[in-house]
Amino acid sequence: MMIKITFPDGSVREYPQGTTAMQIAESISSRLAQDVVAAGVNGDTWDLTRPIETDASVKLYKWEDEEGKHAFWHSSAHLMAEALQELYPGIKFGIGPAVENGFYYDVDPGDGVAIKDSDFPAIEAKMAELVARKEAIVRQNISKADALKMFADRGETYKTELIEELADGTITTYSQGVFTDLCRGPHLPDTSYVKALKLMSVAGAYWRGDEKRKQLTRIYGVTFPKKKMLDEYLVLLEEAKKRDHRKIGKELELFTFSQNVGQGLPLLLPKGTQLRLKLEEFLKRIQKKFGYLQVMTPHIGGKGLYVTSGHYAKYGKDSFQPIHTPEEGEEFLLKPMNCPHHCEIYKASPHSYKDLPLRLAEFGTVYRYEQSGELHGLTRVRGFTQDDAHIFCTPDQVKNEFIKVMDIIHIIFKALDFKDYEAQISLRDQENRDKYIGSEENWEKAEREIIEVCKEKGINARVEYGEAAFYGPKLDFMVKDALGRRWQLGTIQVDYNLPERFQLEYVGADNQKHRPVMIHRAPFGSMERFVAVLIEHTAGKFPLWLTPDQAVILPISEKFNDYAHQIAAELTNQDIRVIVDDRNEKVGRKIRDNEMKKIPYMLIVGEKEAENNEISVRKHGEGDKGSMKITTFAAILTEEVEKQMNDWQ
RNA sequence: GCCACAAUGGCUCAGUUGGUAGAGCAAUUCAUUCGUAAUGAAUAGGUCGCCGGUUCGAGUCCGGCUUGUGGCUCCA
Repeated sequence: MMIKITFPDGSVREYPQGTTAMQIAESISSRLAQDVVAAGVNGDTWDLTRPIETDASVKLYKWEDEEGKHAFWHSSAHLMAEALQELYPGIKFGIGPAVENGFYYDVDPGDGVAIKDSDFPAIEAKMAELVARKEAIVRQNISKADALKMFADRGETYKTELIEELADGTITTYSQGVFTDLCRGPHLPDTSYVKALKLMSVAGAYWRGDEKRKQLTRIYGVTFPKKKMLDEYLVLLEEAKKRDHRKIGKELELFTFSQNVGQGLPLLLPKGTQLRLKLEEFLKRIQKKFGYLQVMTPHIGGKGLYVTSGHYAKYGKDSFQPIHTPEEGEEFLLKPMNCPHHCEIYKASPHSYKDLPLRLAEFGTVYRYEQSGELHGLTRVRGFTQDDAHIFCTPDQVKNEFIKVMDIIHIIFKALDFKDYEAQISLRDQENRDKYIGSEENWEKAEREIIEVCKEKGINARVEYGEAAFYGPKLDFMVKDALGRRWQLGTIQVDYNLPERFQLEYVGADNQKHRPVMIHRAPFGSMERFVAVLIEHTAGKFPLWLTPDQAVILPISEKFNDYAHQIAAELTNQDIRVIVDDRNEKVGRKIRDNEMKKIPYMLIVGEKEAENNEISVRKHGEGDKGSMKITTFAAILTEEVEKQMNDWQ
């Protein structure tokens, strides 16, 4: 019997029933058959070797396709598991999926046995050996009872726990050599597809992500169908490391940490401060236009303030402990957020609906006792400054205010050339609604409005249920760092809870008292994290913009003095401090004069430059940047970024 | 907090089976003024993260702590 196979281009061909995707690929071309690693069958990803019994639409996946990579890495995880099983008898397996850049397997090597990165070469060698054996990877359906028995016999307690949760009749295993794993698939036809492999790191990972359960050993690895791809990948990683804000921050003298000051408490150096102040000024300018009022509040607040806000009950024990005074029973907390202080400002005077929205902004430094293992450069710290603001408005104004905040975030991301951000709408858990505060009506309205606003603004936001704050839904903006880790930057949160707790009021047009709604928002998120991500995003793009300073122009002979002064005037107009050194003694090594060394930019002006309206740029310690147009140089020196900031309107 | 790894002058690193610390760059001084980072000469700079142990002797071996790195968990 023949079956009809429909291809992505719409063409249909007939094949005998039971044909595999591999056979289909071979029927098209032997080259394709070589490249293909998995197949899409009616929307599911299948093994190439799995027989197709009915009419189907088929798509052949190569390594380049997401689905192809996924199957490739998933099989690689099995390959590693097989190697581990041979090297560590009695090892138990957790789960071993493909991830964004490779795969991992969570294993329990047994008590007293540790797998270290120094063991990697041996594991890699074993994997290579298994690859050379070209072991077929075989899929098998198995009943729940048989599966339970099979894995229980082997002492695979983690696997049996997983099987317990599966429905009978849907369980499959995959085997290669003497290794059999519980697995949904799909997989490569055999182990020989893996041409390059490397184990990356070892880490502890809690079984099922639960801190209270046993910590397994997670081994990360990556594999490729070509040796060259691995080399390229490793080069890419090296390149990414060069953009790491911690490295650049040190090199450019932007920030530092001190053991004496404490973990996660960054010290901004003069240049880093300059950078941060520029960002702050930029945002302040925008906020002024958008009707924000700047406020300032202290770094500590009475314990009662946080009892009122509800934060004390939730985070009190796990945070910096209260500050005591000579006064018996008096306690202050380092502020973990600015909202309560702003609520108190709101309460300081009565409000009419005519006063709203009231937008209070503050670059507020907060302190949070993050777990030590979680600290990371400037992106996760224990003391940081939020570009915070709280908008107090009537329920009717929420949507409009929300849009305006999105506009601000849009302006910032555009000015700073952040294109690769992801937006996430965080809503309530669909089932469990008890953990949220506020009326059903308000929640529904707020959630609907966030979704609407995103649609109107053309923002392609991912919706996550259960990720909302307990007081309201939110919209977050995430950006990836040099190594692809996601960090949350901007956030907008709608809050019906704090106005309640602080009993905030305004008098409405009906002369009755009403509860305002609060919008928490921070376009940068935190200044520290933003600076970090900004550094990684602009590194290589605007190589010099982080350290704008002085420049000295050196005309190589008297002939070019006028031209040098002309450039100087041009650059000075752009707020660059420029010195012309037209002593016209021979240039060159003169730069190494102590005095000159302090000036980071040397612009050399001679015949070539005068002709082309150019300058040759050299930055001390970085060498020749080649000749470039004056305007280009000016853009670099004044910061391309800052220029764009000025153009935001 | 948990798992693994690491910590040597300002920076990047070397330091052989434990025998008393080394380079390059940066800094300082002098010379040099040559059209391109980084010219020559000289000087200075380290209780080898901290505490303890083993040893005749510890940067090196062992234990604890601190800090950092890759993950996990967390993330107001």
